[in-house]
Amino acid sequence: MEYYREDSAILLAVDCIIFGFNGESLQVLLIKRDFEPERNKWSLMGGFVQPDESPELAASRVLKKLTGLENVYMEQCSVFGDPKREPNSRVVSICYFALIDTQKYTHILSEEYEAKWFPLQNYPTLIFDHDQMIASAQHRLRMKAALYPILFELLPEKFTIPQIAALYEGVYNIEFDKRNFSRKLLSSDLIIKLDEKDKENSKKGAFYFKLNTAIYKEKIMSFLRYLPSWFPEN
Amino acid sequence: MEYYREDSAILLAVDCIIFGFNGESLQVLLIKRDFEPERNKWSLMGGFVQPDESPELAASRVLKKLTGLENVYMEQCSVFGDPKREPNSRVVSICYFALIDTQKYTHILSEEYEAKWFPLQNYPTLIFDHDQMIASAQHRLRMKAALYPILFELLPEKFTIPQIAALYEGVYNIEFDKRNFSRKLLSSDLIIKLDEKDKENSKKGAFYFKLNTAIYKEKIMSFLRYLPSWFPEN
DNA sequence: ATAATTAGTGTCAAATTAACATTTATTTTT
DNA sequence: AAAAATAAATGTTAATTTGACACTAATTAT
Repeated sequence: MEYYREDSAILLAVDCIIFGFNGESLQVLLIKRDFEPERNKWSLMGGFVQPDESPELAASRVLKKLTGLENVYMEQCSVFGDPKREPNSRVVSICYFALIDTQKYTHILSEEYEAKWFPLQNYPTLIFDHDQMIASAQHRLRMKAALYPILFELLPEKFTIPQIAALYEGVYNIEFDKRNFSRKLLSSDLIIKLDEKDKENSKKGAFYFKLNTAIYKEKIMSFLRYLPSWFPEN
Repeated sequence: MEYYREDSAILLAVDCIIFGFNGESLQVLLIKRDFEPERNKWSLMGGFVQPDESPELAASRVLKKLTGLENVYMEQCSVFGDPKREPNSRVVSICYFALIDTQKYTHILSEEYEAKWFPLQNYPTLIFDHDQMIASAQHRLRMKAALYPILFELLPEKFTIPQIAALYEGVYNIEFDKRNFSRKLLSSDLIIKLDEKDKENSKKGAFYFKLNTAIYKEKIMSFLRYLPSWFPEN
């Protein structure tokens, strides 16, 4: 096979950027490596793509191994493949970001690893190019969340409007007028009001809402400035 | 090195989805393969990532080999890695989309390949999963172009407003009111009017414009429905 | 000179946004 | 038990943007 001549082997890995939201700030789940190289330093959770599995499957496997969770929102983001990115071998890593509802994350299975949530604003120095991976995933998350309502993946089934507001503020690192935010959100029909109230976080209590999944599906939330705002039609 | 045990080799490739705009419709550049497997079928231009090069470099190299162009707008998009995506070996391919100004593409170097532009609406069946690659790149292009003014990369230095309008219409496959489009575009300060007119395409002639590169840089063009429209500040 | 063609500007009502004020439900304090 | 404190939720309004439509302008072909 002429075609495949002289092409040398490259190891292929996946790394997972696991985002969570604790009600205050956006968090990222990191592990302390218990193996060489770079033992005892913080890093993303990763693993090698096996001969019989797709990169997506590898990423899900890695995520499950760490968190015990399946059917999590995951999305491929950038590939890091600089020949010198790892000192001892040529590893090309495909990054995935996962959005998880931290209430479902119980840290049972991960006794095996030393895993810890860190705020995205302030996490330790990571091995190799993992910092860049997080930065790139964060950029991707912002971009995607500007067009699609994926941030709801970070919230539990029932959530309050102040919670969503705090989440958006955390992701984009800005503050905005909660009154206008609330009005926009409600007018989208994306969320459905429940009778129950969350009394944990305030005296008055905030009504719980749930997602309107019919509208949620692939709904684009923002529109190109140069496109009419009716695009795309739902 | 315990760490890297039992991880088997996977071939790593890149494939380029090369977009161009001919003034009417969005086009994609395909080649007729002159090698096995799948000789004489249409496909994307691709190549293997070499031991000493990054995937980005591989993609640029492949693009240059086909088009002779360098310093082209290129962006990583999705990775295709299904174990069975190629019949004879395990190849994981990283896709890149390139936006090229077709006026710069002269097809000199590519005598070596049989390359041809096809409209994105109607191109031949491609080998392997290359159709999916194009679909995915198109989706990515739409998403990115909804937030950033990257479509200007497809136009020559000087362009007219009717050209930009046709381009946006081609990318999103819709028609819209040219008067409102023009008003929005002009109010953005993204383009600067020149004295010269393009007389090729109409009797009256349309004024040429050039990009305002200062404003172009990373300008976000659309805003999250749930974010105030002043975000992000430039 | 006139028609044809497409570029470019103009109008205006309706919808949306940004900025700001008030009311409501509940708990804590006095 | 009344008052203060807290945070949620709803309300107000002027300014801006949008969408839909009409018109004028520049040029070429007839």
